[in-house]
Amino acid sequence: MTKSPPRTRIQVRNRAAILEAALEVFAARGFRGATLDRIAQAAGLSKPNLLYYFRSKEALHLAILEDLLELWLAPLREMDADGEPREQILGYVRRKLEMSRDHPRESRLFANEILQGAPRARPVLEGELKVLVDEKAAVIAAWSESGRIGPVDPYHLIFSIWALTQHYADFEVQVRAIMGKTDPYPGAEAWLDHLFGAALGISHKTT
Amino acid sequence: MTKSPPRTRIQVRNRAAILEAALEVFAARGFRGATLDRIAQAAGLSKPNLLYYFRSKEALHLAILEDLLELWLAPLREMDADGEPREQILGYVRRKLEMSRDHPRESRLFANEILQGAPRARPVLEGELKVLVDEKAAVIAAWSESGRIGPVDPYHLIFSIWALTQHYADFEVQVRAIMGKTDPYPGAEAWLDHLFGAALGISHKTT
DNA sequence: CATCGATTTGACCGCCCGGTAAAATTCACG
DNA sequence: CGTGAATTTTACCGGGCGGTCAAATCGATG
Repeated sequence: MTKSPPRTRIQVRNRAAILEAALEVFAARGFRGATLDRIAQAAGLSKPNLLYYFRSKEALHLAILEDLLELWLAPLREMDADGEPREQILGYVRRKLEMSRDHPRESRLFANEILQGAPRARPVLEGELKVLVDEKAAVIAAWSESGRIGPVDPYHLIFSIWALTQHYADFEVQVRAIMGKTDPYPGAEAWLDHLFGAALGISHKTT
Repeated sequence: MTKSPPRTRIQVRNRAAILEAALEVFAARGFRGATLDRIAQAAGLSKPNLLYYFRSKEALHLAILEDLLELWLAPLREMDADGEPREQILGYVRRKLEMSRDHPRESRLFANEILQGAPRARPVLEGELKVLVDEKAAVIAAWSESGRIGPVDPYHLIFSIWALTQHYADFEVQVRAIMGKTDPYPGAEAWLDHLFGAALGISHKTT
């Protein structure tokens, strides 16, 4: 699974530059819309030079997916079964929203991949992602059954968090078209806090 | 704005077949990923024949966007300022979820377009969509200020509804990867009802 | 500074794509 | 059933794409 580590410092530098450039281009244009020429140019290399580091467009895309997976799953991973339930869930919401704000390209890369039917990421979805979600859903279900939070459907709760937070990254142009230049994230954070707080049966500020 | 109506019945039939095929292909592969050959084949025509009806790929895509716009906005349009606020908002949620269930291709078509930065749809977003959203946000804000629903941010409320309902269509493969063969929609409807009901300050069933 | 592997380049290939042109065919109508 | 317009087909073009290859260049090591 783990790659044989690139030895030379040139390899380290160029691989990093390529992955960064590929993230930019794949996120903005999707797999089919991205071209190796464009990625190579963004990385400051020629196309054959890029192919010296990654054997094909597909291999490059797979490398990115693997490279980003842990970053992507981290916010959910951090949810602690031994923590205070409401705090843990709202903390997850907050971290995931920060992920959209600070890593919108990564969000759009995954969004593109999944929208197209996840032709390359499906194994990851059905494997690592499903395992993690099943585990955390069980945690949430236990919290719910013990009455520490209200009755919730853990899977749909998790989908909700994904949908809401990623929306601000994936559909940013639409949000901006409607909100103008206003930064949506402060309002989004307050709203998501309110929304999930209420849904979990919280006692929150009422006007 | 309105098209000069295609006169002959052949035109009517073929234009419809092309739009249907193009919806299928654009939704599944995005604008760049779609090819005229594939669309033509799905419509049962040759590529030059398709180009006899639509002057270019771009023109075809624009025609679809225009064709689908009213369908797409209808659920929000139906929200009635004179209705009972909670009922109106939850009704909107329900209609929008039904839209995802019954028209997932349309949802993915728009998702693709917006993800890529809405190069063709931006005028619509900043025009017709923004006007409609501003109008309905004002209605919701009035409801909120009059105390008929709890304090909400109308824009983020609307974004939430879009994000949550469209998620089930746009990221269907991911939902299925995690939920397996279970139909997600019944659970989604119950959950969204609970979620928004709670956020609006509803008195709902508690176990 | 010589050597040999690592890296980079330029030239190229076959394929597919969006689009065009013009001939061929089909269709509606008198 | 003939005729002119509407429709469809065949052949094609220029460009861009992913990918290959062999030659050139670079760079670490002794």
